[in-house]
Amino acid sequence: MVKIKELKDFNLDHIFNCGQCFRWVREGDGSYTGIAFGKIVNMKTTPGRTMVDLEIDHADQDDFEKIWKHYLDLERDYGEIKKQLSKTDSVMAKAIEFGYGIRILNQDKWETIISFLISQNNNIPRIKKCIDALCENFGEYIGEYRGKKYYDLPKPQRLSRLSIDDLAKCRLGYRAKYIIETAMQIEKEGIGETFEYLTTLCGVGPKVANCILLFSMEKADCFPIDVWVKRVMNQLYGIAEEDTNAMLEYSKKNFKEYGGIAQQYLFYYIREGQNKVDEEVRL
DNA sequence: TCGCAGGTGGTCG
DNA sequence: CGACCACCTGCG
Repeated sequence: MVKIKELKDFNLDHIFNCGQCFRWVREGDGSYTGIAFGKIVNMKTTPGRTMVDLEIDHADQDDFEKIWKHYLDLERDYGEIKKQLSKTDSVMAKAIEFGYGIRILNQDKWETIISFLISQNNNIPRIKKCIDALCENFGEYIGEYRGKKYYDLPKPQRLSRLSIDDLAKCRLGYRAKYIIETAMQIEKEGIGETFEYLTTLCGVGPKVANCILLFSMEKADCFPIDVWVKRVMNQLYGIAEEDTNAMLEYSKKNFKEYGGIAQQYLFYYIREGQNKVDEEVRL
């Protein structure tokens, strides 16, 4: 068990429910159990809005320094980012107030590719089921924690050797083909870290590529545009829903190097908030 | 029963 | 090169 004292701008519900990850489960006590980089842990914080203490169970100080500190993006000063973004407009200020504890996780690249490949034209409960099925059917056994067995996400060289039939039990639908093809390409070429490279992968378009860059390659300026972001940018800023170019320009001009972080505040606000925006905050 | 869900690839004009 | 449109699956 590791304890980290006095974290600011940190809330587990915000972090694990803002749509960036799919493998963390909320427990009855408000803690989260999950797996990343082959380690199973449970995270829990003390109550509080401005400052909390974090407990990571099933981890030691060494794990914290090597894995969790960076995974949770604790080196980054969100206070400063929030201050800067809040100044851009009143809508963003409101979204930040709502999702004050969001942090962009630094996730495993391969896991992020697979996760967002599966996410396309899909809903969150089913995305989670698909990923769990991949792990349980084809992933390496990692260990048992609090009575539950955990399996890692299968590596590219494992998935590349599977057939569509093999993957049928994972209920991936037409995405099964994308996963096999992408696994084969990455086994051969490794993982490139640019938008141009990622969009050469089968099943990876602009939205998924930007999610991969933002959530696993430290590109905080990448601005993934999905239906929710279209919705919120339309409601808040009056940009036409089909005009993704105008949205990208808005982000670049106003949110600058923190476009991706701004996107997360907006996404969480529209998704977890009242699901539509009050007249008063609309610009 | 049918539309829809955190898009993308293929196919037209 | 932009505008459709089909697509696995499960849920309401």
